[in-house]
Amino acid sequence: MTERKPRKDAARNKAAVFEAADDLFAHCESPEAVTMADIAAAAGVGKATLFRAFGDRGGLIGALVEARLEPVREAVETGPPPLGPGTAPLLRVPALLDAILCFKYDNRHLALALEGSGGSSPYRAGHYGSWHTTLRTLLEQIPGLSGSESDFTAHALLAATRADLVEHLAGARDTPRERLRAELAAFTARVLGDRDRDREAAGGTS
Amino acid sequence: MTERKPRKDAARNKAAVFEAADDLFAHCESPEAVTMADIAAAAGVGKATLFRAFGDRGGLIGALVEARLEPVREAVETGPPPLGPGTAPLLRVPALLDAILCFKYDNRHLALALEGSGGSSPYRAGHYGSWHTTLRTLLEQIPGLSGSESDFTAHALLAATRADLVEHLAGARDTPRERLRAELAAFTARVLGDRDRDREAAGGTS
DNA sequence: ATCCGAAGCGGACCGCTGGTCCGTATTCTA
DNA sequence: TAGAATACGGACCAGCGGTCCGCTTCGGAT
Repeated sequence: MTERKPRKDAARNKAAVFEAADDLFAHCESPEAVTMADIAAAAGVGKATLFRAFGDRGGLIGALVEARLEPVREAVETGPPPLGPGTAPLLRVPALLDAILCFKYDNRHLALALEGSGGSSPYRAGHYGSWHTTLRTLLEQIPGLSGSESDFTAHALLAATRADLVEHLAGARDTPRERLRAELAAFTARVLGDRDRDREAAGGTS
Repeated sequence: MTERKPRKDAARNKAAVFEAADDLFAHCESPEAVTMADIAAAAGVGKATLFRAFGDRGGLIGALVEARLEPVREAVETGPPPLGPGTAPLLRVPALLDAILCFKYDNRHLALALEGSGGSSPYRAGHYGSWHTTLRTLLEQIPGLSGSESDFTAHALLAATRADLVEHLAGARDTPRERLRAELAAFTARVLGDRDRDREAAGGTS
């Protein structure tokens, strides 16, 4: 219950590790190429400090992602529309997916490192369950989607924002950010059964 | 051009390795828990034989998956409708996705091992590009989907059949095979803009 | 049947990784 | 300022993917 306040140096080291890891993942070729020893050296701490603070490699990456993800989560939980609560599901679902996509695009290195961290599937990572629940709940409020469908639909929509897919499109194939967003938005609209969009797509050739 | 015929023992060993690997991946907890040494021992061969025959771990898993995948590929390339060519895209796309889903469901262990093999993203695996091209080509023939959309749509649809998602639903959450198929089919129908399905889903609550 | 070159074999071996241990240095409390 | 609790760090370990090289086995030619 009584939380011991962490020592100063511990906090400072933790921050240094975060910064060093973020930097290394951002500049190195593959996430696998960044070793724990590298991070420790870059942060100017001993290797054991990493493991004491974060448990294991997955824990470190997870904590890092969680930290960078917090603004997004907050914007979703207590923010203005269309991301925040109180928005019509038909508007909020696309907004949510767009936010996730943008995060994964802007933090590709981290998201990629997380999803590829060891053998544990990304579906057991804490935040995935959270996104899924939020999304499923929203989908259930949309008429025309049966309840049992919304669970799978939420998974499928989230799968369209998988980090390695984003990396494949953005990194290897140079798809611009805005275009990716537009395509995900169009896809989402299709799934949600947006008739206007159908008509527009059938009409314009652009 | 002139292919040297492989020696008998080489062929036999290769087959033994396939069988042993398949078995190990099927019965072990996580794909990462199966080491090359394990496979070699189970097949009754030396470790070097594995690497000589398949290059590296990824090569072995890739070859294994490719072998198991061949019937499916053949059914798609030269088979009867609705999977084979000459089927209306609106019918063939769901059939294709269903076939992929079934394969990944029935060979979860292998598909999981492949997608999680090392750091190389599954998007560089040979067959992914093949599926994607087929799917995109089909989507382009469906009116109401602009050409630029079909590329991303193909990716997104394939993402709904990712091995770890299938494993999450089928393995951890015990979703039955037929139900998964039905859900993917419903999702696909939505993406393809099936109006009948929309109406049905809006009407019935089941 | 025999012989011989070559293709194949296997297990000892290597480099490197994630992860641990324990003597030492630092920080908080009184 | 003294003492105990906490954190540090680099040497250390086990296990992995992958390689090497002396030996075995195959198969075509005689």
